[in-house]
Amino acid sequence: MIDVRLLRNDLEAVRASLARRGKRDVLEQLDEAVRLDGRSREITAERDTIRARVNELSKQVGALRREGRTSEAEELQAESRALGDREAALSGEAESVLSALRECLLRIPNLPHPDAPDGADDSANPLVKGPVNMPERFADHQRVPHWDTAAALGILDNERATKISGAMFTMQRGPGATLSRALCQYALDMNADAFEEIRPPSLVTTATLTATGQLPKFADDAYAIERDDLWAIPTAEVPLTSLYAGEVIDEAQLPLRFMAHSSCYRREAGSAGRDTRGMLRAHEFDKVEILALSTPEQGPDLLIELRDRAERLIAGLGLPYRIIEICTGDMGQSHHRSFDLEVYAPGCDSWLEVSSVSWFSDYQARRGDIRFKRAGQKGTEIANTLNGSALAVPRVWAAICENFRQEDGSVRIPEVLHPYMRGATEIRPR
RNA sequence: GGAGAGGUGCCAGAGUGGCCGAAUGGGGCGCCCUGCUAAGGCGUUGCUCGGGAUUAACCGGGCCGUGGGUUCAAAUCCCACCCUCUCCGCCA
Repeated sequence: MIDVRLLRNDLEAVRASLARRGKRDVLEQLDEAVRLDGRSREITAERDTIRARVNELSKQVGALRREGRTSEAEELQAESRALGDREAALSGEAESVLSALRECLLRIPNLPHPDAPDGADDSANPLVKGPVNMPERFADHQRVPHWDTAAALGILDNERATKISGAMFTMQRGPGATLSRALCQYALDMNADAFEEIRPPSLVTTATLTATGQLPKFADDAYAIERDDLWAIPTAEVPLTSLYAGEVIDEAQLPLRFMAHSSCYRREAGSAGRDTRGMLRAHEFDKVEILALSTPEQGPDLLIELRDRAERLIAGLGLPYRIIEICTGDMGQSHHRSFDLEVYAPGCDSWLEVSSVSWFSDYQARRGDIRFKRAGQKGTEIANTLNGSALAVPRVWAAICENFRQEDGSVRIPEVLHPYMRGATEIRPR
């Protein structure tokens, strides 16, 4: 959520910044927000004047009654009572204008960082680094889609996953299941030097899902457990961001760093029928997320740190990858500045997004009311949030199956995963 | 799920209709005392919204789990919900 005061004080700057996202309806929402904010201040000003008078009268009534001057008190009571109707009307209006304003603000996206590249869509995302680890050419035995390799090795059983849960669910078996878990362990262990491991709940409240930006605008993308008014998390970002929701953190404690492995649940409502084979897209998948709560000043360095950490994991696996920066037209609603890590999968012949690292400035923190207090200063400030997928399991799993497929159809397991594979160094047909 | 108790400031804890944004104690901060430390003395100590010239003094609104209600007036009375604790039931 952007700061209303920014709208009051520097509307043109906000307008110019949001225009870079290239979405027309956003600018209309801005105007609406400004209008509602002005209206709300008019109403509350009048209401507060009335309340002040009522408070004053009440004090006088109390004093008069104590002195036994009942009839004088009753006169004042009558005056106060007469103000009540107007107060109630204004209060009601203030409430509805305020909630309309909030609803409007929640749908206005974050301002892009000045350095975020301009562009209309993903075709304009500039390459930041790479390709790294890219061979001159791929061998024919690497040009096999992972679903074929995995089927031959018996490590992926999507047919039965579909029987159990429906389309777009996946299931790994045997060494395939172990490989998924190994990737999680690897990602967690590699970041344990600086990040506190959290095992968060998978179901969260509406408020929690609103803080990170999924609600209200993207409700269709999330699984709702309506009977209990809960939502399945689409990423561990959601519970981790809200760990300190409604709290005030001492500046000295920042940045706070958390990491979590979780299952992620996504309805993939907009992409039905796409990437239906293999492990590229599923309603449920595992991911290790790294996240930081910080001051605004710490944001830029942390963004790079998170990106470096995500890169280190992929590089450590020996997969070919590249890093791109997300342009203004392709950025997510909550993003201030954002990078993607993509891994090349020779079997699918495509670049797979395996990590997205983003800085949200104070956009999420304002929604979640996450504040911090600077030492020696009065008042509080809204914190900043940043997060990144350390490792999204299924696509990395797929890329391993394709890049490390050997001539005989077996799959070589990257050395860094050996400790987590019960000694296995490759996956062979059973 | 059932029965009971409870949710007040940084913490503990008082407060059952007005003089309560809130006693008292602890903690924190500042000053005094002191060779240093301890003890002691005095003072101070919330968040938020709006106005004020957008960052001051100051003025006003709101905040005692959350949301409603009663009243001239609510921490205090009423209703609903949430959470915590104890016991019972159920359960991995």
